[in-house]
Amino acid sequence: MKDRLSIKEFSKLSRIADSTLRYWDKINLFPPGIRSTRNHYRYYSPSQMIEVNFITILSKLKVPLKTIIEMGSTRTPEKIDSLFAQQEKTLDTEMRRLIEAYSLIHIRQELLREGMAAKEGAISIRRQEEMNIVLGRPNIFRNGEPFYRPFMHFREDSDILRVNLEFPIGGRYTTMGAFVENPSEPERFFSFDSSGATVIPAGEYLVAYVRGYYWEMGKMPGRMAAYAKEHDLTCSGPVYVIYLHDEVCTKESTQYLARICVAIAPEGAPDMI
Amino acid sequence: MKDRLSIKEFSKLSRIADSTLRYWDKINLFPPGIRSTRNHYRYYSPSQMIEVNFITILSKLKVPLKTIIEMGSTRTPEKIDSLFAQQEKTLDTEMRRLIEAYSLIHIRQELLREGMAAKEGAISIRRQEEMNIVLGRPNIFRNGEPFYRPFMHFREDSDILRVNLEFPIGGRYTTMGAFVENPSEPERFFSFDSSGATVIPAGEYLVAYVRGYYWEMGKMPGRMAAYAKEHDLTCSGPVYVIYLHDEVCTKESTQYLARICVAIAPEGAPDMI
DNA sequence: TTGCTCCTCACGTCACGTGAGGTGGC
DNA sequence: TTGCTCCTCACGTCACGTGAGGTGGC
Repeated sequence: MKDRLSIKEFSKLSRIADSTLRYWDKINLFPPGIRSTRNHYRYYSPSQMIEVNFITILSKLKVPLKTIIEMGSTRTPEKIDSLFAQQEKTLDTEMRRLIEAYSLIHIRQELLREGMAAKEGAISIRRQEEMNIVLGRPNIFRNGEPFYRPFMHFREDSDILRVNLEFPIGGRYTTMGAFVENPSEPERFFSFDSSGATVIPAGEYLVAYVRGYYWEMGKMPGRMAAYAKEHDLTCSGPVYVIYLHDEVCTKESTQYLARICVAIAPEGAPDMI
Repeated sequence: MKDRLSIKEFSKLSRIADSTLRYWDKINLFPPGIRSTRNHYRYYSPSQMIEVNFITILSKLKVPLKTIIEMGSTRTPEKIDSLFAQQEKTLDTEMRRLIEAYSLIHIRQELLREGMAAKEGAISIRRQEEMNIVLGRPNIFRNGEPFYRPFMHFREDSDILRVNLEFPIGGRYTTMGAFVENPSEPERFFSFDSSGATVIPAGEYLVAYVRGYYWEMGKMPGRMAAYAKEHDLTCSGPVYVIYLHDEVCTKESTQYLARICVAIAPEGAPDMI
């Protein structure tokens, strides 16, 4: 073991880039033990290989270099202990963000793939598993206005409702009748958040896929009603429209894709269409 | 709902800082729908409140803005699906780093606190729980040299051994006799990594705390041997020295603090001291 | 003289935030 | 005229990485 290491030697042994060592020197975080007066070469002592652990470890914990510099000369076990405790909270915040990102990816991927496999315009009867959503307050549409204002109200409510606005969006209509009559005006909006409090129960559903911008349903409401009548189905409960493909996966709003679904009453209950 | 929103209005509704909106405009990521020719004011359309989701969501997933710009005009469900899959891997890497940071904090805090409560110089008999470590290869000390060169070899081995060099460091001596004779030359180094393959078994241990730089034991080895003799104890197996306080928590190397421990044979086995 | 390591200094990165100095419409 | 919102432009942040141009010792 040499008693002094050049910057490259020290860099190799410590696995710290030489540019990093120069930077740490520059900001007075970790100067080399010796500086040649001739050519200004930096030389590190072997014991600095151990000293530098203080820095690498704290920076692995994402402690800012500024804080590391401040701790440098005055660190004590007590101070480091409380720094660790504090840093753990910072990591907790990051962890929550990461977990949110994961759930965003997973939910979106699931809907994305359902949309990729779906046949536009198809109507069918299918079993659906339970789903959780966060339901907004009732919308108020002033005569014939587009959905933007009510939608902004829904977004503004997100503080109170604890809605994460990054989840896919859906709309709920009170009944099949309301859906047929006024498909561009869902009674409530909802967020497709699997941690939501409102449950869409599992069961048999009449399901259809429709392409188009938000709440532009074309002839689908009428077709669904006709299909139900033809097959002697009773639609019970609200109609849910959930956007599988939206602005996240296409620029063309005409290419948005929604799943429309409404529960089918198992027996011959009074027709609600 | 106005048909055009000023930058401040848009900023409030979307919860995106106005400086961010200006930046996104500057890099051609998200220009406003309208630019006043008079005073260059930016005006956004209500539909842009929905458009912007594409950006906020991808940036929450830590997709670089450059990539978002590239995807902007050509995004399709397929492309976004594979972007998500790819981004999940990036998140996985971050997650692994986070988890490592947590374990670093927890291990270090535990040792730190043990050291804060310990009485320097005290010798006692105590039960110790099982511990896991990653053991290095045998050290080779050339006559009387300091520990730096063998220690660097240990560090170089870390690639193969999969040692995380940020964990606290320890030294192992083959027997109590070897420890007493040559306390400055542990037979092997180890890393205090709880996922390590080598197990220090639970049981009764002779435990002592000593202050000083790495492997500077002062009179402690002799004192421990005397203590064992006095109390008629048989030290069995290797001696472990683990540093509770090191360069991470103090600048003064004289203030480093180690726990020395050696198993005590339960019955009157032949004395190994 | 050539090759090597090292040096300094300036600039780039990434996604903004901040602040100075100025303008248009009420 | 005053206050308000908005503008542009330059610079700062954070922890380096990169590259140009130059030096000392073999």
